[in-house]
Amino acid sequence: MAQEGNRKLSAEDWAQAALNALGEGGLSAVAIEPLAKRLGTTKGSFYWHFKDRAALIEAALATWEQLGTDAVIAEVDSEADPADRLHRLFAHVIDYAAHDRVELALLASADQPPIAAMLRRIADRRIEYVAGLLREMGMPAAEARTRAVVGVSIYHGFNHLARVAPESLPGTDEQRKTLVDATFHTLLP
Amino acid sequence: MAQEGNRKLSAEDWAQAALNALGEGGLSAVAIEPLAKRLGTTKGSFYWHFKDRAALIEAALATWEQLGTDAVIAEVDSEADPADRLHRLFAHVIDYAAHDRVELALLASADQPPIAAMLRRIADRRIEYVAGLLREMGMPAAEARTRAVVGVSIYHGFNHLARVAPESLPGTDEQRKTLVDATFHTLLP
DNA sequence: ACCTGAACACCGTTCAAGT
DNA sequence: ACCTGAACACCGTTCAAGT
Repeated sequence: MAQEGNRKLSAEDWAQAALNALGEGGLSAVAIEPLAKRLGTTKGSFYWHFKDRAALIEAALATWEQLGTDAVIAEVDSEADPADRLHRLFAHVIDYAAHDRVELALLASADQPPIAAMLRRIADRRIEYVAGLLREMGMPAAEARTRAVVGVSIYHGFNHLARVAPESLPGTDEQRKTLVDATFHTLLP
Repeated sequence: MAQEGNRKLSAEDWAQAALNALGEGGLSAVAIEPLAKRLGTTKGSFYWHFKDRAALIEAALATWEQLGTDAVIAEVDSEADPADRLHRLFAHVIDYAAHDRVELALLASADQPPIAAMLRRIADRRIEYVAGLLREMGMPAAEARTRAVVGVSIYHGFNHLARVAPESLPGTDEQRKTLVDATFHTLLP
């Protein structure tokens, strides 16, 4: 049905299908039997490619982590001035927080150990990135870190609100700009 | 084992056991068969008290929502000056964000519909409460709302970081005071 | 090398039968 | 009114057997 032809399936095919299911229905939708049906194969065959369901989830996460997170930092880093980078980061984040269904699903599944481990790496990297920008702007390291934690918390909080109370986030471009500016100034001395 | 005597079980007993399991092992630990074993009964008997597992979760959430959230707002509301209330709210929230295992588990399960519904009620209430304080302090309603959204986002973000990257949050009282003050000033003009 | 099909374990749900 | 015990469905996992 989903898989035309009957070429052999690769681990990558399974990981991609898992990522789609994750975005659509959350972690619980990453179920081997339904995925096998969608891929037109049997669940027995799954165990040739992966040790177990946890390994499938890890593979899907690795794909997503590389594609998603790296891309954002690369885009933002193309800006020269650190203040501009910080502002651009928040604009990007507030625009997209509500739209990355995979990240929303992951935040909602933060109690699964492999997901917790990855979210932790991402959180650390984001905090360190924002703190670095603030240091470049001349802020002492300790203060930069505290403020970076606040900044990253705002991001995660927006993500959370986008999921549980989306109407509380600004709908118009105008309102969104206000929020971006307010958030930006929040982090400066 | 857990249940001495062999008094009859009430729905309340099941809800309380579910809440404990939720705090200890997350939503997936709220499983009827293991709970039945812990309560010294059979899973068949569970269905006398509840329609299904979702109803059990809802009952556990209702218990927690009333005990937890109402208590915080009541405590904070005992302060007279709105600025003091806001400051106290953040102090409370930053101290306890890392310690409420049920709330952490719920945030991690925000993709389940009944949990999403409750988290949404709580988020709305928190935003409205903070916005109200800011209005009392003389802030125009629209700005108060935007800032309240940022404030509540910071709270949810702290909660998230407390779960996935706890060492990023301040460990000493001194650092925590800095964070409380920084957060507090963030919300003021 | 890769897949199938049957088997088993675990948990949610139903239900007839017990007290 | 409340509980038991057996039954069934669904999904994860294993494995012998196929190509």
